[in-house]
Amino acid sequence: MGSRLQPNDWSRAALEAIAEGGLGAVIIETLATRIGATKGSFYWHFADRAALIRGAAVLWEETRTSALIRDLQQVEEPRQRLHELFIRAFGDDRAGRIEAALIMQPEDPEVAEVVRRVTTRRVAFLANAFAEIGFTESEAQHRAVVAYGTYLGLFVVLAGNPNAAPSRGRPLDTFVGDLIDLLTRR
Amino acid sequence: MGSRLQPNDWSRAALEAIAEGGLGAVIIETLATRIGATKGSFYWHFADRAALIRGAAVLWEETRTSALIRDLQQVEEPRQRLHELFIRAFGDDRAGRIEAALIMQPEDPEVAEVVRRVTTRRVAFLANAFAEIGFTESEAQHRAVVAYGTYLGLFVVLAGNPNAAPSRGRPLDTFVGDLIDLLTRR
DNA sequence: ACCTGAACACCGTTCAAGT
DNA sequence: ACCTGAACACCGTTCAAGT
Repeated sequence: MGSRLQPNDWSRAALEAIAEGGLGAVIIETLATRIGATKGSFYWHFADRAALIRGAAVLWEETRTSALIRDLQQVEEPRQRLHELFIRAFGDDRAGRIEAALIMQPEDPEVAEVVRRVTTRRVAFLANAFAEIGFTESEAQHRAVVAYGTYLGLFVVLAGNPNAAPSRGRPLDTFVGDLIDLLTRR
Repeated sequence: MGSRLQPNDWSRAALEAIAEGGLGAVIIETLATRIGATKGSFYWHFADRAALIRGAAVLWEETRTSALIRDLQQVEEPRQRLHELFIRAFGDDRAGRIEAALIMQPEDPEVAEVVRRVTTRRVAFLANAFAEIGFTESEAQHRAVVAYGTYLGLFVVLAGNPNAAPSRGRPLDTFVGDLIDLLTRR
């Protein structure tokens, strides 16, 4: 029953595996068993394993950048927009693991291309918020780069140090508030 | 001639491979050929490939954290110390590629342990500088976490976007100066 | 104590043969 | 058009045999 498998089924399964165990967990035979197919069938839909990971990366771009930005554009007040962005960014562990795995792999040039696109769009989104708050274009750009860098880097700090900043007693909300204060100080 | 191969020879070769092509470039047979040994010999010195990568990680900890902190402790003035730290941090491409590869791999628990140690020491070093500048303990800690996060995240921004912040016309020195201004603003 | 080379295991990839 | 299962390649790992 149900229609045949689509490439998206494979990409989704790959993204799930990445969330659970990083890129190393993307094992074609394991995914095949999980979605009820065979290794051989995989190669009808994809050129190779790298193409599957690219598929997962594009899926990730859609959900964690395109859709996220669409949602947050609704929030008028720029500080409030940044606040909700950071809450959503730091609040989702599963998403965080995917970010870490995909962003830090410049191995495949096409995944690097997706990452570059995501980076550009996210930094532009941040710069826009800073500009609305009242910073000049170049100040806004600089702070956006620092803010995004901070976001990415915090994964590492938090991953290795579960009792680091946000959880060290104070709730995520307070941590994000402090962070935005620091980033928007003149 | 020369004495036999030491485990450190393997670790050094692995670190070199990581700098050139990331963790995926750590191929035992390739390293063996490069240092004039065989695959089989490798397994006399190391339990497995993961142990080799741990060896490389420990080597990296010594040169890029222990030795670095020792050097920079000499610089009395804390702002100056931060400045030199960032210059050295962002100025070395080879080192940057190693950082990216090792830090973002929570796969192996022992590498994760080294990364945790490195993170703790680096954040403490930064917090100390901020405290000397005159921030309270908790302010200094918070800014240290943000600063280190920024450092890590900038690799990604810069890797994907060669014409991003530092190279966008202005020299590294100016970029670092601006960054420190932002991080030390009250 | 340390090394070699052959063997095996795992998993990515290909492909002839099926429906 | 899509899938299967067997075959092969690559590389990590083991191990009996050497020095």
